[in-house]
Amino acid sequence: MSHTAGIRQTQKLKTRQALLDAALGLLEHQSLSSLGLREVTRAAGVTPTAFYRHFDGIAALGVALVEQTLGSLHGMIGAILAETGDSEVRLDRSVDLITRHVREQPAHFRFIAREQHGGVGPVREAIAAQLRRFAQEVAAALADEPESQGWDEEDLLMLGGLYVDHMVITASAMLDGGPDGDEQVARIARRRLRLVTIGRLHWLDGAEPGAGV
Amino acid sequence: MSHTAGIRQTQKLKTRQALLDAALGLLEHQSLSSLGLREVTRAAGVTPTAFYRHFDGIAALGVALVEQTLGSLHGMIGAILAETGDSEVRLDRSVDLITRHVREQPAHFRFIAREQHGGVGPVREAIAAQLRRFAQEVAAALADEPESQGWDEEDLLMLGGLYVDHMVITASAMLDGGPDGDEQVARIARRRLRLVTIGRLHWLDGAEPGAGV
DNA sequence: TGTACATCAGTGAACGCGCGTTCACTGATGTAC
DNA sequence: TGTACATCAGTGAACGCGCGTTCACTGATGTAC
Repeated sequence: MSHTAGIRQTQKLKTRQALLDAALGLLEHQSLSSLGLREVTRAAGVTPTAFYRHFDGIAALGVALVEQTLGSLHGMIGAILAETGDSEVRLDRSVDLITRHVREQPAHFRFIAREQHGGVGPVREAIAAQLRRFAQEVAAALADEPESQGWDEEDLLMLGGLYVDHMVITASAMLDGGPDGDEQVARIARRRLRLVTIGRLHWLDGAEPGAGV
Repeated sequence: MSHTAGIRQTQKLKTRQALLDAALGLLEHQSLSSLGLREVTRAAGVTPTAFYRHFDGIAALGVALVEQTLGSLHGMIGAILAETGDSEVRLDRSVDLITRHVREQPAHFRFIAREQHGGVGPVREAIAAQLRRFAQEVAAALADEPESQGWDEEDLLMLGGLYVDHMVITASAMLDGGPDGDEQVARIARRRLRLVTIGRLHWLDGAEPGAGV
């Protein structure tokens, strides 16, 4: 009845993780479709054949990497949106949070940005599915706010998607710019968010007669 | 004194273009870093060694492809912004224009979206430089509009960048969605643009005391 | 215009190399009794 | 607890293949006189 791990399974998971970690490291300077199976196993310290005990091929490893990378970020959305207070302050904190995460786990963000439109179909689809989930989570959180009164579901999803796409763009820009450019990127990201927020507040102006400016 | 082409140079340019075209075709289903030199020459109908008469390697071909692909789009910006009339109508036309271009030259847009964050440094940099130019062109065009009164240069560039990034996202979404999804993607793109436009109109509200809502 | 030489875009053979995948294997871990 | 057998994660040798790059070459185009 022992549901404890078992030495064999524990070791297997450790090797699997070593493969994922090795791949993520290598992907900092190349894209998935040029990543070699032997290259990964070499970096992970196992023989090439051991790879097949864990993944069908590089594409399958890529999909697993997407799940792991974006899975670890689902909490982040909540953290950002649970912030209370002045919208200007929340906006600043959101940008700070992204900056911090990007600097803490640059490889993860780089991987997602790179493979979002990369050459490996299954990986593209996995990323798209995850980002759609993020957009839905944001939309659901936005729906609870008083500013969203009168918004229909499609528009909320549109806005959620806009925020998510903007996050990805901001993260990419930080990675491209290097640490020194962070403050500059953050400045522009804050202004863009502010513009969107202003648009949001006036979205229904004129839609309901008598409710406009 | 003949400055006419010369048979040799004409033929050389033709081969060069055949290499670029072949590469662009192959890049529809893979990324540049996994594209083989022999693969390209095979598709172009020349021997592998001929490649070196034109490019140092695949990366150099990629950079040339960026110049050619984005160079051909510089006119598009002008076309969009020269539109006159109601902002709602202009917005619809902009989205239509993107849709049409994406469907006419899907390979070009796919290439840019894919390599914008791809694994080949020089190509990433070339794309970034071109997109920066686009953002500047848009900002310059926006500056001439009456709605931009009171905007400083940095904010105009921020807005220009926002429009350009949005265009890239829209193009990518259309390519990912296939022709059937065009109208759905266009709907959302229009709403996002509308939101940004509304934000733009109210950007200075409250910045100048007495000028707000 | 005609001739003799220079240039150079594209050829074809050859190379060494790392790749993905196969296969039979080993030996530690797991299981049944 | 001890024993006998089954499982299976990781090994190591081997394979055929396409790759990027080199080199000496060919023959059409260009140039000088």
